[in-house]
Amino acid sequence: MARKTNIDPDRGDARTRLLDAARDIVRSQGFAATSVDQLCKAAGVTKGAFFHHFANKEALGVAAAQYWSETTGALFATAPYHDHADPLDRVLAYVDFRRDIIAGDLEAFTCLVGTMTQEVYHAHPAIREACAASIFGHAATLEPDIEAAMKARGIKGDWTAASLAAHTQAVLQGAFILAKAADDPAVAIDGVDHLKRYITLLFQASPMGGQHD
Amino acid sequence: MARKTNIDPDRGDARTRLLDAARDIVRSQGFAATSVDQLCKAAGVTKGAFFHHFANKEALGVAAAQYWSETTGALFATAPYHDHADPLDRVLAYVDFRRDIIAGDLEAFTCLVGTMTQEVYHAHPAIREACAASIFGHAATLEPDIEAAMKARGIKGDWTAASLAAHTQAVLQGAFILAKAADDPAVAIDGVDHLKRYITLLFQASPMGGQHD
DNA sequence: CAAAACATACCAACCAGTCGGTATGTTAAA
DNA sequence: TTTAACATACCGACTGGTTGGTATGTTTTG
Repeated sequence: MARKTNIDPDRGDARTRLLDAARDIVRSQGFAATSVDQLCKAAGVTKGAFFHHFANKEALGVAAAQYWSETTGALFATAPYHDHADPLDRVLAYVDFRRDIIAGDLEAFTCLVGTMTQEVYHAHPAIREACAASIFGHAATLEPDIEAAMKARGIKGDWTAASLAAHTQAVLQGAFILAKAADDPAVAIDGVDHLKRYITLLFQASPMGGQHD
Repeated sequence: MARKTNIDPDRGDARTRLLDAARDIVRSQGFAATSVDQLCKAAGVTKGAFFHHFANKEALGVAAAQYWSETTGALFATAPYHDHADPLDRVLAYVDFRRDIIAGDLEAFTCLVGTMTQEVYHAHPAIREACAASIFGHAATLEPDIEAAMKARGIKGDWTAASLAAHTQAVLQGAFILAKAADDPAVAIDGVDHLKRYITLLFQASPMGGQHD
């Protein structure tokens, strides 16, 4: 199992290398604009290997989303923002952590599953579902801390921990889009700063605060 | 000028119909996955007409972004949210207006230029620039009201009117992505509600409020 | 040796873009 | 006012290259 390629050994097995290539190329070009040949070339693998591991291009998209979930999941699980005593501090430290990641090329810090969802949500429901699982699964890891922070401060706004957790991801995704449009990572950092300010204000407000309408 | 097509008359000239088709199809399939033939078929136009009006597919993308700017610009310019005496009310009414638009199919209310940017920012800088002009141009229409609201309430946070205006667009774009992932417009509405809450809190806070770090 | 993991060769469909031609004005000189 | 010259708008067959996918052969591993 996990045999190495003739073309380009010493870089792991074909499947992993194809998924790595997909992560990088799809992030900068999108899913539809990325051809199977291009992926094979980048991974140093032939088409035979590609269709041995993936039934079709859509299946690679699904696998890439899952691979993204696993790798980023591991990154966030071991990140230092969990090491705060206060739950609100953990949430704010998460936002800071996301802020610190934003640097260098856009392809390096933007979100694969956000990019793919936007593009293929209609044509490839299977990929859409895998992306949704990745996004909302990651958001769910924030929920306990948000919930605990609400309880600790007696916050009872017209919003839920799940909704705020999802919103953090929405702000990040939107910040990435604007950064791509402006071709400037600083725009993304601006968005994260607004997010941190929002969370801070939410938990500064009176226990019943943050309501409107 | 503006001659009608043989294939499908009584629907305006070929150029406009191609741009209408691009708006609808690209929103649901993305730019790369949309073929010229598909656009021609949907517009009731032949390839000859397509390449008469657009030098290449990229040029259509640029024109589609500009067309989007013009049509949505007219929509927002005549929208009723401008009819409030207080500038902050105008800003909040804008957010309400954006909220009300979210209904029905995702392809009907999501943003063409946000979708395109995400996909082609690297491969087609010309389209990226046209999308950026659309997004930040629209954001700029909010700036005077935000600025006036800040002045009226003596708000001096560590953020600018331009940055908050941009952030409104980031939240909307991100909300659209999550709605696509979840295949549920309600997710987008949640995001807009958080945005309104944020703006409300920003202007409720003490004059020097909303600072952190 | 059996089966998984690759490589090679190939195909039909589709792709963006081209090109020669037609239909319908518009302009302006005779 | 006729008409020649020119411009714009559009048509549709065609092309060279690319696409996702397949069929089959070879190599490695357990």
